[in-house]
Amino acid sequence: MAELSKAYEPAAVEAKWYARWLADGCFTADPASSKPAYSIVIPPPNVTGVLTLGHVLNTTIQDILARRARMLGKEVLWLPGMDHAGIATQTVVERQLRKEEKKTRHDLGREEFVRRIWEWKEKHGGIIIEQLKRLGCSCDWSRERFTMDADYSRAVQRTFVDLYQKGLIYRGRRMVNWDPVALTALSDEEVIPTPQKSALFYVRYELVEEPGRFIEVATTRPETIMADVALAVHPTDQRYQSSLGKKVWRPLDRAELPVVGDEGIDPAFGTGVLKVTPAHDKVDFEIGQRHNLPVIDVLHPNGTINCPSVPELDGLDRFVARKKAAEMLAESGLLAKEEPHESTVGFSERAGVPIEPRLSEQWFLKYPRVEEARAAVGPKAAIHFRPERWETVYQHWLENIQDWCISRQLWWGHRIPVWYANDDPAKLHVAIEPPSDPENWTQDPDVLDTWFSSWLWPFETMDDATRARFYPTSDLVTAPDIIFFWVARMIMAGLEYTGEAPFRDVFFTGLIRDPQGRKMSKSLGNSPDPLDLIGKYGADGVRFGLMRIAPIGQDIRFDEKQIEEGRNFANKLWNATRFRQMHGGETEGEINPALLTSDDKWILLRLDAAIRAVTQALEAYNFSEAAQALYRFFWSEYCDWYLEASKAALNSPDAARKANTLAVTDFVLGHTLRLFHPFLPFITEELWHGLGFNADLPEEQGAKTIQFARWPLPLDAEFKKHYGLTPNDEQFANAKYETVVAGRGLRRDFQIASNKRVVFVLRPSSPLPDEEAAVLRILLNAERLDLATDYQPAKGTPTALTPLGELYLPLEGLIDLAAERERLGKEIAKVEAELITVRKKLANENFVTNAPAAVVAEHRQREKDFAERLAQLQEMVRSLG
RNA sequence: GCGCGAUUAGCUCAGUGGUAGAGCGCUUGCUUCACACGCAAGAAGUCGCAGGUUCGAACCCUGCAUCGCGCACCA
Repeated sequence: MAELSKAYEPAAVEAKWYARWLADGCFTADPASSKPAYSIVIPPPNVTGVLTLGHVLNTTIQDILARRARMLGKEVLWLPGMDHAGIATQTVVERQLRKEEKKTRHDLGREEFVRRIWEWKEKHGGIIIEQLKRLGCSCDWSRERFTMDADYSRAVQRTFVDLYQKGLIYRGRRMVNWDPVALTALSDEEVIPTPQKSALFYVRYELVEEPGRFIEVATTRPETIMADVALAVHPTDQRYQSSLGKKVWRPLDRAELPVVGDEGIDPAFGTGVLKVTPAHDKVDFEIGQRHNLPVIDVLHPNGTINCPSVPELDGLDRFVARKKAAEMLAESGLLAKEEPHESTVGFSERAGVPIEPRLSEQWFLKYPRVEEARAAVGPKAAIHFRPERWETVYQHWLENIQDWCISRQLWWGHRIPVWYANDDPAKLHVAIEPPSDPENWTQDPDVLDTWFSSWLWPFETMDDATRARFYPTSDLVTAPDIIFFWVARMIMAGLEYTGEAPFRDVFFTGLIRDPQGRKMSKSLGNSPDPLDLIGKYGADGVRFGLMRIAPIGQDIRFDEKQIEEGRNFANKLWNATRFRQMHGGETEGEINPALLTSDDKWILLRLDAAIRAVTQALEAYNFSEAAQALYRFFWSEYCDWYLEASKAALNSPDAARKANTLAVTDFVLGHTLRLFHPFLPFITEELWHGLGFNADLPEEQGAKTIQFARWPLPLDAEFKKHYGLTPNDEQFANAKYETVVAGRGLRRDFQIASNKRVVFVLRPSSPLPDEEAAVLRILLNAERLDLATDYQPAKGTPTALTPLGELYLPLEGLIDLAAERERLGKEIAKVEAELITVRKKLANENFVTNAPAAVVAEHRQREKDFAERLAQLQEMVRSLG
C-alpha cells in the first residue's frame, strides 16, 4: 500500500487515471460482447461551445448512469460527438475574419469560406471535448462523431431526398421568420418572444371620398406605412360601417387604399382599425390573401428601408426609420398621438435582434409520424419522460405542430441536395449525387437547419454492428428547453427511419441559476468556468457538490459553497481511508462472526440500508437523493460513529479482535467505494487500488479498474443470519450512542472542554461487557469509565439518564446543587411537554378507534417511556433536597 | 388569457396523512495520535395566506397571493 497524503490532491490523481482508462480502452463499447447492452448518445454540444455548468450537470448524470451500468455488468456505449451549429459557427468565423482581415465571407467566396470554417474547427473547435475528459466522462471516444462527418452528411442528404420523394418536403413562398443580422430564415422554435417597451402611434388616414374626414389607426410600426395595402375593421364594428368599401389616402407614400372588413380584427384594440401590411406581418399577410390584396415589400433583407419613393426614409435602418417616419407624420399633422405601449416581439435566438416577418421562398417539411410520435410517449408507451409533466408540453406541441422551415441562407451546413435546370428553374434534380451534366444545373445555395441533422443523431452516429447492438438507446439526458428542437424531432425521425423509438427514458435536468436565481448568461458574467472549479476543488468535488443539490427536474441555485462541500466530502473519504491504511496489514479477508462487536453489526446494517437507499434512488433517477444517502451514511454513520468506536478494538492488545475489526472496515470500505464510484470516479479508483481492493479479483470484476467492479447488492437474509445481524444489535448500538450524546451533554452543561480527560461513572441498568465500556470510554473521550451498580454520587453530581443506565460526571469543584437542579428542571419541562402531547392524543377516543393499531401502540409506548423518565428525573431532583 | 412549477430554519433544499429534517451559516468549546477541507455541543421554523376533508394536514381538496417558466395573443 502506497502511503496517502494528508489532504486529497485531485489534480495528479485525475490526470493519471483518465489516461489509464483511455489506454486500457475501458470506455470502448464492444458490439460483440455477450453482456446486455446499455447506451446513451450525448446531446452533441456545439463545436464552438465551451463547458458550462449546464453541461457539467448534464454529462455528470450521463456518466453516473454509464458507470453504474458498467458495474451492473452491462456492455456500455456512451457515444459522444459535436454539432456543427450552423449559425453559431458561421458567426464566430465571420467575426474573426472581419477582425483579423477586415473581410466578409463574400470577399472570400463560398468555397474558401467553408474551408476557413473547417480550418477554424480543426484549430479551435471541440474545446469542450477536452473539458468533458477533465470532468471524467466515460465516453467512447473511438466513436466520436461530428454532424458534418462525410457519412453523416450523406445520411442527412439521403433523408432530405427520401422525405422529398415521399412528398413531405416542399418548396414554397411563405411568411417566415427572418433574421436581418444573420440574413437567414429561422424556424418558429428559434424565435424567442420577448416583451418590449415600445410606442403606439395613432396615425390619421384621410378618406378619399370625404376630404377632411380621417380614420385613426394605431400602429407600432409607422416605418412600414409605405407597404400598407388596405385598412381593415371588424365587419360588424358600428363605428366604421360608413367607411367600409370606401378608400383612404396612405400617408408618406401617397396612394389610395381600400377599407375592408375582416373577422380577424379585434375592435377593442387601439381604434379598432388595422393597417394591412402583408409583406411585414404574418396576420396581415393572411388578411391580404383573403381580400386579394397586393404585397409591397419595403425592407431590404438586412432590415433597412427599401423605398426609393420616400427618399427621407430609404436606406435607413428599420428602427431609425421608425422615429423618422413618426416625425414626418407629426409634421404633416397626420400623427394624432403617441402613447407608450408594451408588446411582445420575436427575437432571433442567435443574433439577439428582433426578427422580421418576411415573405420568401423556402423549403418546408411536413413532419412525418406525428401521431405515432404522440403515442410513443406516455406512462405506458415506449418512451417515458422524467419528470412526467414534460409529457404534456410535448403532446401540446405535437398537437399544434406547424410545418418546419428547414432551409437556411447560410454557407456552413449540409447543402440542400437540389439542383435547378439552368434553362428551366422549375425543373428540379433532387438527389445526393449531382446531375450527370452539372454545367446545365445550378445547386440550391441554401443549407439545412442544423436540427435537420441533429434529429438523426441516435442512429446515424452508429455503424451497422453498433446499431444492431446498441439501438434503440437506453436513456437520454437533456434539458427541457430542447424538447421541441431535438427530443420530439428525434422521436419522429427514429420512428420514420428505424421503426422504433430512439430511446426509452428521457431525463430532463433543471436549469442552473445563479445565487440570485437569475439564469446563467455570458452578458451577466454570473457563469463560473467549470474548469476553474475543477482546478480549485477537483472534478469529483464538482460532480458530487452539484449532484447533491440537483433535485429531480427542478431548477438549481448554484453556489460555489456547494462545490466546496463536495471537495470537503472527497477529502473526508480520503482521510477515513487513510486511517484504515495507518493500521497497516493487507486487506483482511473473512469476517469471523463470533468476533463481531455490536458496532460492527450496526455498521453492517447501516451499510445494508445505504445500499438499498442508493440503489433505489438511482433506479428512480433521483441523483440528489442518492448523493444525500451516501453522504449521510459515510460521514454521519461510518466516520462519526463506527470509525471512532472501532478505535477501541484497534487499540486493544487482542490481535484477533483487531484483525476482525479491520476485516469489517475493509468490507464496508470496499462496498462504499463501489457505491461512490459513479459519483466520484477518480478518488474511488485511486483508493480502490491504494487499499488493494483490486487484488484477488478477476479482471472483469475490478482488478484493473473499479468501474467494472460489481455494484453492491443489499445484504441478504442468509448473510444476516450467518453474521448474526439482528434489529437488537442495531438497538443496542443506538442505545450506546445515545448514552454518549448524553455524556457529552453533561460536559457541555458544565463547561468542560471536549479535550479534557475526565472520569465518568455509569450505573448500568443491565450488565455491560468490558469491551462495550471501552467503546463508551473512547467515544466520551474519558480518562476512565467506572461501572458501579452501587455507586452513591455526592449530592448535586451531574447526572444523565441514558438507555444504558445513569451516567455521572463526578468532578471535584463541579458540584453545584443549584445548577444541577436547574438543568434537571429544564429537562423535566421538556419531557412533561412531550408527555402532555402524547396523552392528549391518547385521550381522544376517535384517535384510539380510528388510527392504525401500530400507530396507537407506538403512542402508548411513548407515553410509558416519557412517564418513566419523568418519574426518574423527579426522583433525582428530590434527592438533591 | 390558458397551462406548468415553486413557496418548509438566515441561505440552499429534503420531507405525500401519525413526535418538523439535512448541509451551509450562526453561537460555544476543542491544534483529542484520519481529516481545521476537521471534532463536539447548541440556538434557530405560527411549513405563503384563507377555507374545507379527516380522530389527526407541511402532505389531500378549493380559493387567493407572490415568484419563475411555457403556450397563445399582441395593430
